[in-house]
Amino acid sequence: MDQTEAERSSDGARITMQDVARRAGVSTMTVSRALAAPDKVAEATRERVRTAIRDLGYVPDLVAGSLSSGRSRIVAALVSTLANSVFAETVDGLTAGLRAHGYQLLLGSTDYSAEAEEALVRAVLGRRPDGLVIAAGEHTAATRLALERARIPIVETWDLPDRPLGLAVGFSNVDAGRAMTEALAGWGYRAIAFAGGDPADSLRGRLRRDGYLAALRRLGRTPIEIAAGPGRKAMAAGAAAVRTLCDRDARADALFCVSDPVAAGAMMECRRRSIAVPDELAIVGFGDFDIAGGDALELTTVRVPKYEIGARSAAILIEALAGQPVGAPVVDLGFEIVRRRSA
Amino acid sequence: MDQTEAERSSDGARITMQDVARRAGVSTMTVSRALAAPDKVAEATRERVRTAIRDLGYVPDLVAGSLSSGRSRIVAALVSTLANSVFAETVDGLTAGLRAHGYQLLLGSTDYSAEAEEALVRAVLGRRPDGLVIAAGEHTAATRLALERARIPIVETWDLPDRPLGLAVGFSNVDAGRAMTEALAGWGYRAIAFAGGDPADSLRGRLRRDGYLAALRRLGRTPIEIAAGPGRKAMAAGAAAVRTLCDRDARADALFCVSDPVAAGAMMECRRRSIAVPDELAIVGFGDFDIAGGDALELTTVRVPKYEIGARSAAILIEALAGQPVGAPVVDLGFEIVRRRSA
DNA sequence: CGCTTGCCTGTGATCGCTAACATTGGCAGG
DNA sequence: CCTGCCAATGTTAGCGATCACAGGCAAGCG
Repeated sequence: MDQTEAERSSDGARITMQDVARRAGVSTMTVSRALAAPDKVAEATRERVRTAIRDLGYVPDLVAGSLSSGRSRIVAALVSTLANSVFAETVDGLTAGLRAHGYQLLLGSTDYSAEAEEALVRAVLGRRPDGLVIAAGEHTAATRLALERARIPIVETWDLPDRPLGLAVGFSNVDAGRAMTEALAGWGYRAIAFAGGDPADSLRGRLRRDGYLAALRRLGRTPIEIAAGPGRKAMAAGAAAVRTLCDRDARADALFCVSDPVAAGAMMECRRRSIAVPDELAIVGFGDFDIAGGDALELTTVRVPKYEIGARSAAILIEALAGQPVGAPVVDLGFEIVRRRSA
Repeated sequence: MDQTEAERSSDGARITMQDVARRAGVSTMTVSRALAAPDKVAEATRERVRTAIRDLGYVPDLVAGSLSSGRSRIVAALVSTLANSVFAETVDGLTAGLRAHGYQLLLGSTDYSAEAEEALVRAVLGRRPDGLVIAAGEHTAATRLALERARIPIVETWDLPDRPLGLAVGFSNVDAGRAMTEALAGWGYRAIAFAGGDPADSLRGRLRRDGYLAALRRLGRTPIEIAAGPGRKAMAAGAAAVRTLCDRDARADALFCVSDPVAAGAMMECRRRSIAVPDELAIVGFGDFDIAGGDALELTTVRVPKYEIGARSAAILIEALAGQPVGAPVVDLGFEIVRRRSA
């Protein structure tokens, strides 16, 4: 037995385009058009449809729409973690850029594990996203294959890969590492040490270290590397680095830390040991996190366009999805050395 | 003309369950079962299906699956922003908890705008998520209605609402504000000021202020409120608060800031003006952000279970989705006052 | 020996929407 | 008056999976 729309809306049944169409006295196709291409529907009809939608509280089922049209209007993003705010701003930039064009973000975090990434990639691709944003890094062969098979635009971020999967938005971590090292040299520091970037560390950290090494090689100086251990306990690692530096008789006059939290830890250890910064030891970080800017630290650092990376990724992806030939597949957003009191 | 599976995989066509079924010599239903309920398929068959899947690189289309089954295995999360790391950890906790159960996260950010939220809610509900997590706060009537209509479990986080939409995981901002105020009193501070929590500020900030006011009322003391302005420029607001405090002749001996960044700004202003902390002025914050812990600030603050909120939200949601009667619909995770040097 | 029982598998019929094509009617131009 | 075209709407056939319901076949039992 047939129910009226009013009845249906009061019981559990979900309201479909059918219901709207019936109420507006048109076919479902017209409703669909009124929603997706309003200019192809006569003014009066459109109005009737709109009213019906409002009256019924109809919410289009985008899952069904996606299946039917083959476009999901979803973009997936894969990051290692949102904590410590490295990617958080980028993701913010992404959602903002996507929302404006009716896309939504499916977020996956890998927790720094390559196998987790592999599983996640498969799961995420199963949602048939129209595009995908991924923090550049090492991917397993299976991951690369799966991504290629998906045949959707892919944006790698936060570095400019040698062998891009497709598009890329970021900056060169190597160049940035080199530039900061050269800047330190330019400011007169002679013995420049580097903390972090161990093999076990993130790819980006290693790249920064590579830049550091390249710069020193060019300057004909001897690198002073200090292992710091990866991840979580970054501030502790920075403190440890300063201790190591004191223990070794190698006496550096500048310490380039792989990231701001490490640098913050280093600065605190200096304060504890009454090492004057920057007079006895200059300290610089990387990333320009919130902590760096405050007067508490006045940390010299490399500012990277975190939010912009997300926003531009969204933009370039949307271009690609619109079928426009993308201008430059690899966008270098650069970086900026910000000199504050610590160096 | 019929193509073999091998050919199909080399041209553009997408590999479907059909292809797998054909190759394994079974029906699609068996493939579906081998994936979703392996124990209902004979060992040998299951193995053949598994091989076919691997050979073809088949990735199940979860969009089609969702439409068909009515379950999307997607949970949506709505936050105001990921920046300044308030929600970032919570979202991390969420993804971690969800991933373990095969759910994925659709992320929306509202940018603090109620209308944006309204639009976002409709868009997100169109994806037919199985559940939804939302940062508690004020919602427009339309939003509430849409959420109720969706008939899916909803978890509000970061506060315990009076009139919950369904489930809730968080802590009481009012209680936390009161507790910190009472703690300050207990430590011997007489004139306790509060910075932030203006009407224009976030709901949570206002609730903390309410707690502060309630505590002072109970203690029979006069509140000293300092407007701080909402949002972005939190550190600047903190600095301004200290200035205001100096200008007024009301002399407070403690300043309770609505959030850690505000407190950090306040501490820096004190340092600039050579106001001894905590001897001349105690300063406390809220949230236990990264900046608070470091030796640079040694900020006394209220620690809230950011990651846990996400993790528990995931857990409770999954329970609800499994059809289990949820134990307690409102989970109070509490908070903890962390005393460091600043008070 | 026939009939139940239970395991494994297959057969349509959807799920709610959109692409592609078909249809209608009105109006301009010859 | 007929043709042709365009604008507005409708019709049909899927998209790729899952659900509910059958069947088939072996073993078990009286």
